[in-house]
Amino acid sequence: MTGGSNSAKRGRTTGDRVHSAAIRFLRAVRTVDDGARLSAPRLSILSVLAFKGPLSLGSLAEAEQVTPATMTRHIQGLETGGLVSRAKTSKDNRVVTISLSGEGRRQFDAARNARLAALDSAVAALEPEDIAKLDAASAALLALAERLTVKPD
Amino acid sequence: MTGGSNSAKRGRTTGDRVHSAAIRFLRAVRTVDDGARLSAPRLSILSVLAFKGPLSLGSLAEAEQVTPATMTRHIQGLETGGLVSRAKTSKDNRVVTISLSGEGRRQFDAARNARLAALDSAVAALEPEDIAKLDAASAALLALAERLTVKPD
DNA sequence: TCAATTAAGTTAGTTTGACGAACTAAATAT
DNA sequence: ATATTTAGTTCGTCAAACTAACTTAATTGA
Repeated sequence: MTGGSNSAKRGRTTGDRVHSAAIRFLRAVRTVDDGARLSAPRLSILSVLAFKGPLSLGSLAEAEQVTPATMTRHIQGLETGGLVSRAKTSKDNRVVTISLSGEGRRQFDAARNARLAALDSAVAALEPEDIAKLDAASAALLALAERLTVKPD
Repeated sequence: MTGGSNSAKRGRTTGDRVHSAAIRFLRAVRTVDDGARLSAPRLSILSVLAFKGPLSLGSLAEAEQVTPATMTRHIQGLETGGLVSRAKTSKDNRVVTISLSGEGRRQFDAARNARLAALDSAVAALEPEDIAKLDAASAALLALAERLTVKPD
């Protein structure tokens, strides 16, 4: 193996392994979500609203890392479906505050519960020590994400 | 909090925590990849070819969980860019075997090395115990993905 | 053997999610 | 009062995915 030529075989550092495991894991989760009639980005928007409460369109866009234009489209679709509502705030008449409707909350809960159920039962099928490992690592994974976004100092 | 109504607040099981951590982590990695002139799906295709060697279009499509039609498009683009080549196998004249070209390997290595470098330096900045936790968990994460895809037995 | 079926890829058309640029309306600053 | 900035919208475009229909090659089976 003298030359080796680094090409594509140099791998398997911790970061690398975690990366590909995360890819496969999320891909698997996505198949679970397929049943929902809500697309992934829209489900995610509802999730933000469900956890943080009503938000301006701009804040939502920021939270989802999307431009305001893109968020406008999604909100239009969600509003048409009756899952969210727009309202002007008294403070500033430019801002549009988006809130989850009752039906939006209902559908979000349904989708979320379905996903959690699948996730939980898959977790439950693991060895206890594997569960412990996952538990221990999730905070570290968040920290790692943090390091990446803050940019190489 | 009496009623609670489960809605959106029921969370934070292990699976749930791992799920959102994985989302944030991959989102962060994506920002690193942004510099590459190769799109994420195409980079991923090159990766499969780099690790598994030449494959038929169909197998590639399966590996990437995409329809053959979609894969055809990507391969056309990559071939135009000189990153992969098509060839007929002797065995079956319907199948088209896709191989990485020298240039394809070069560009893949470059993108991969850039990503690994960012990943590694982010990992290096973590507490040693966090690194150990991530290391320990990556196999478990793969197992979890497996459980999800194989479907609740 | 040779028609029917199945299989591998391709082509065409559509949908979805994202973007940037140009615009409107409201708020702030000079 | 005018100029600038900010929030959201509209429009046009693009990339990536899908489905359906088609071509060519292989297999079956009568």
